[in-house]
Amino acid sequence: MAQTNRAPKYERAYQEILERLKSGRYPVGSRIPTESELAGQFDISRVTIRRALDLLVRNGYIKSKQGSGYTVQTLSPASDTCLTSFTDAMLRAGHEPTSRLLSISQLPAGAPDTGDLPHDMQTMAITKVSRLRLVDNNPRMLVLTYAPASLMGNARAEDFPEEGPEQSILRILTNRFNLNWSAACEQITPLVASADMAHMLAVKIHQPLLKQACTAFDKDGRPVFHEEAFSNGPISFNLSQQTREPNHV
Amino acid sequence: MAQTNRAPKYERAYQEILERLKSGRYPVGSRIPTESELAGQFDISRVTIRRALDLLVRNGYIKSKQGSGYTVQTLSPASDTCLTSFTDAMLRAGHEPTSRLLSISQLPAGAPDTGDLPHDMQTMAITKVSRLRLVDNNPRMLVLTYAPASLMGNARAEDFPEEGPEQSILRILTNRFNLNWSAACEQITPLVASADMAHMLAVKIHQPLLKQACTAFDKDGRPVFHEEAFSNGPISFNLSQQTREPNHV
DNA sequence: CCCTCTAAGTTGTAGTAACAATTATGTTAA
DNA sequence: TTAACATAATTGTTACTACAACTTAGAGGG
Repeated sequence: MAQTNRAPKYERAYQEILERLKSGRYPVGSRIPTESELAGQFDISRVTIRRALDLLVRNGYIKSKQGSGYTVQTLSPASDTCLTSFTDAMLRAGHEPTSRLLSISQLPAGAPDTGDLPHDMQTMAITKVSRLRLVDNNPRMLVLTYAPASLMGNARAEDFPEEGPEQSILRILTNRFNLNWSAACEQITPLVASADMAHMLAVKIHQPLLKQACTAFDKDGRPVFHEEAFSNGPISFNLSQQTREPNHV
Repeated sequence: MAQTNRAPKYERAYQEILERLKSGRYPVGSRIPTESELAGQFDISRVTIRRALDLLVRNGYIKSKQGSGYTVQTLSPASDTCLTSFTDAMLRAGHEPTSRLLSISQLPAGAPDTGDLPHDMQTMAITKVSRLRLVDNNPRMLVLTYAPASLMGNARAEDFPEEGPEQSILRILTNRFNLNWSAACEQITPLVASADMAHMLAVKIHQPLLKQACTAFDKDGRPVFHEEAFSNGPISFNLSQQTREPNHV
């Protein structure tokens, strides 16, 4: 009864059910226990367990059907946004993600090659980190991360492990630099490989690529970091009608 | 007091508040009335008004802050998925979207050029519709729509208006062909313009383009339609931390 | 004038309850 | 055996309440 109480009950229930899904206790295609039963198991009310289940539905893991119950949809809902952990997705799929740190550089405010950054970040000193992401030793993605030097100015090579779950840029930003975000926007642009990029990604020059540019903001609307990922696509999303406007068109 | 009662109260409240946002009654940056006040206005409970507000938060229109209130974020949250109405987005931005119907064709089951379709749809007869979308008379996007012939086999040119809000493919599928979906997945792929495509989109050959492939499913998991949109990017999304897994990395 | 603290106001979490809408199941009758 | 029907089970909607956590504004003292 210690510090587990920090998280709300619905969030703890969410995590616990998610673990049961991933452990195979609730296999894909099967039905999970009813709301009442789960509420009893967690000793919480139906309102609260519904909140946890609603999160799982919105994130694509399960699906509800009135009068019938909840069925398991998938253990790894597709969602290749910048805010999804590339590392976790690859590990889940049975691949071995690794990273290669290319450079860490400090850019003064108004430096020339910050033109793609959001306006708010062009007026501050920026720390830039370049990394190459590999899957099973094949280059897959070139990732450029920009964050205010006030938050990440003391970054060193040791902060960016090249193997294991701690290579995730999201974990690094959260755990080592205490960068927390609450919203983000992402833009996807097509482009063709330059000579540099083609060499790094092991593709032909002029090969069509995708650029995913993502800017994350904290709860007060200040930009926290900006990330650009260049890859040899494709990227996927799951869109659930529930998370969108009611379908009245 | 007629058929408005069909929709749940939280959905009607959502629509009403959304109209107030778009009418300018609640300008961007301002605070909207408190939960209690809105609950009073709509004569519903705080639980229900919170559900409507939660939808607006998740869709990016407003943001909540504990102890403070709700502030208006934007009137047009970025989200260029296939399930977002291109027509509406252009109209909101003050542009004039038009369409040009290129062809309607019937493909028998197992036809050769259905290789990109999801597996379930390759075993059925398919109706294919090709349209060119223009903005202010400039070609912007080539859209190929595939649906089971059992649902759209009787499609004629009159079903696809070239102007006005009814040109929206989502409205056409819903209103004219009664196609309803509850989930979808979307995949974005980079490619370079072929000669045909470059000509239609008025770009240079070998220009990098984006392909958005989207498959929608009904509530029983059957594919309802598949759409491929080729455009000269970029495309944007808003990602809200709330709609994702709790941020524990 | 400025700082501190208190109090009021607002959203967040959690519970109970009741009924509606839909689905699944089992029983009955043809 | 099959079809129709009744019943139970399950999720969906909505209401009420209470308290916690946080923000804002104002009162009061220095």
